[in-house]
Amino acid sequence: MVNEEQVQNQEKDVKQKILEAAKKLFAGKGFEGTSVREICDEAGVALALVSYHFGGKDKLLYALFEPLNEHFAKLSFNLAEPINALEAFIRGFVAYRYDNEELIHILQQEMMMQSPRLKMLSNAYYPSWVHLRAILEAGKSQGVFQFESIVYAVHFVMGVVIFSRQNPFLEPVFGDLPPAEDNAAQAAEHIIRLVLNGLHSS
Amino acid sequence: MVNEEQVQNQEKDVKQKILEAAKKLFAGKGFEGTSVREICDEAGVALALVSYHFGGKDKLLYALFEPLNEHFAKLSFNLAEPINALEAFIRGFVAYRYDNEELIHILQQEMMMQSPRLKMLSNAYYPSWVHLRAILEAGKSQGVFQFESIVYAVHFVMGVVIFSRQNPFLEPVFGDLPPAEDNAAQAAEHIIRLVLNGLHSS
DNA sequence: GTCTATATCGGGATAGAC
DNA sequence: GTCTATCCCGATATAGAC
Repeated sequence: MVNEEQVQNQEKDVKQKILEAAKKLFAGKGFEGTSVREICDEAGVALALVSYHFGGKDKLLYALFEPLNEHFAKLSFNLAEPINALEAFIRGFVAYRYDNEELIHILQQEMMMQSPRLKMLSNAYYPSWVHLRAILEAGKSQGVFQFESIVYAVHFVMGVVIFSRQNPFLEPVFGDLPPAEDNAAQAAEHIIRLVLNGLHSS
Repeated sequence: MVNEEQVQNQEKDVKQKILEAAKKLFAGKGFEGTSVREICDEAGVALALVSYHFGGKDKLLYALFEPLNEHFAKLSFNLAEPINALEAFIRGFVAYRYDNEELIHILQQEMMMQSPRLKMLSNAYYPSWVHLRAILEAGKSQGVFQFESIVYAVHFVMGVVIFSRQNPFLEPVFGDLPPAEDNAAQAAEHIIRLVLNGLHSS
């Protein structure tokens, strides 16, 4: 007798295999550059199963981002201590980025393309920038951060943390260097120093 | 009698119309998200003319980037004065970005997507990052810049200048602010200050 | 739930008239 | 040089067998 749990596990395995294949391929070639056929081949399942389990290619993408949405919804920072808050923000972002490399990359692609799917993904990035703005404004009003324009300041920090990981297209620029170790904690400390200096709060 | 110049002008107009339509649409929806049909509709010409004049959709993209390649090939900086060089680099990049918003945006999309066309576009971005690295290393060896890792330092400056223009996906974050003026010179000065502070060279 | 086979659409490129 | 009509391919989604 096949019990219900086994059936659910099987289903979960197939859905999971599709999700993982999609994550890998979307990150490598973009949402539009990846076909459902490729995803199913990579996952080793039949073409029809994306529509069956997720309801289509778009909804597969949204399913991929559900855990990320939950993560960002839980964030909070203590605005009474803006320097600590900013450090925590950067450490958290960089660590999450290193742990979820592919998802963050897909998100950035979708932002860059101003994709029609972006509205459905807004929970995955919107809260971060709202928090960042609040931290920077709190720091300015308390005199620990110095900048003239909140808009430029947010862009400044955002640009730095978004490029907090080595980008493949810069590889030729550093081809002569020995491959450096590359871990989240180290990257975060470098970035924190550069950003805090930038905001004049060292 | 139709002289040769008239014929050439007509041809140039059609090619120009296609180039402008393609630039607009690629920037708005990405290379893969834009169809040749849309480009020709926008340009008001027949579908076949993209293949006829440019040899295909890919080559149309490459044609779009020729002037940009020429611009970046001409850059040079005086490494004897790293602070001036870095300021000139940032001013030049930001100004060019404001003047060529769409092309730079398309380039960033292609970089993000790691598109198969990126190799053909490398002349459009590779020289910038090589220059930046040289400026930063010169400044470090002369003691005017302070950073631990050249890789992180290049990423730092690159991230900041790439996000040197207001990104549409941040609009909801600043929806409450009055629309700020947004010009290249002002943006460059803000960024220069943040970056030089970050590198401890104020 | 999973598969194969297929329907349907939209893509880029091109043939051939003008 | 420019146009229309068409070819051919590859995409997503689905029908229907198992």
